[in-house]
Amino acid sequence: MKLTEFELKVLNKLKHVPRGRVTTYGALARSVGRPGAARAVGNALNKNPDAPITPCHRVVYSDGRLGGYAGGAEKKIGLLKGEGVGVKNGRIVDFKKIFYRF
DNA sequence: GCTCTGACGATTT
DNA sequence: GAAATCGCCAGAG
Repeated sequence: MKLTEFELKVLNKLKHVPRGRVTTYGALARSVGRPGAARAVGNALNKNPDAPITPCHRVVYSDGRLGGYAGGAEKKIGLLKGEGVGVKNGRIVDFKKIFYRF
């Protein structure tokens, strides 16, 4: 699995996100030094070489909406709820409170 | 090197 | 508050 430096940095940063917390694509993009590259970040997560290791399910929209997931939206919701993250109508409950800032 | 695509984001109506 | 629009960056062909 060959990944670019950008993708590797994104995945690595994502691993630093603690359990029960969520982050956004934009914040993740900033953490790797590419503000505004939220889309590219999403593309990188989509490859998701190590699904269980990399908590890609903890990445959501800046609005607090879930966004997407390679394994399916339902799967993402289940994982989040399993960590204590409330999900209501495809939206994160208390998103601002559990938002992880790098 | 150009063009298209996509798990986004902020602005506007 | 919801929906539509435009702009954004990194890969793949």
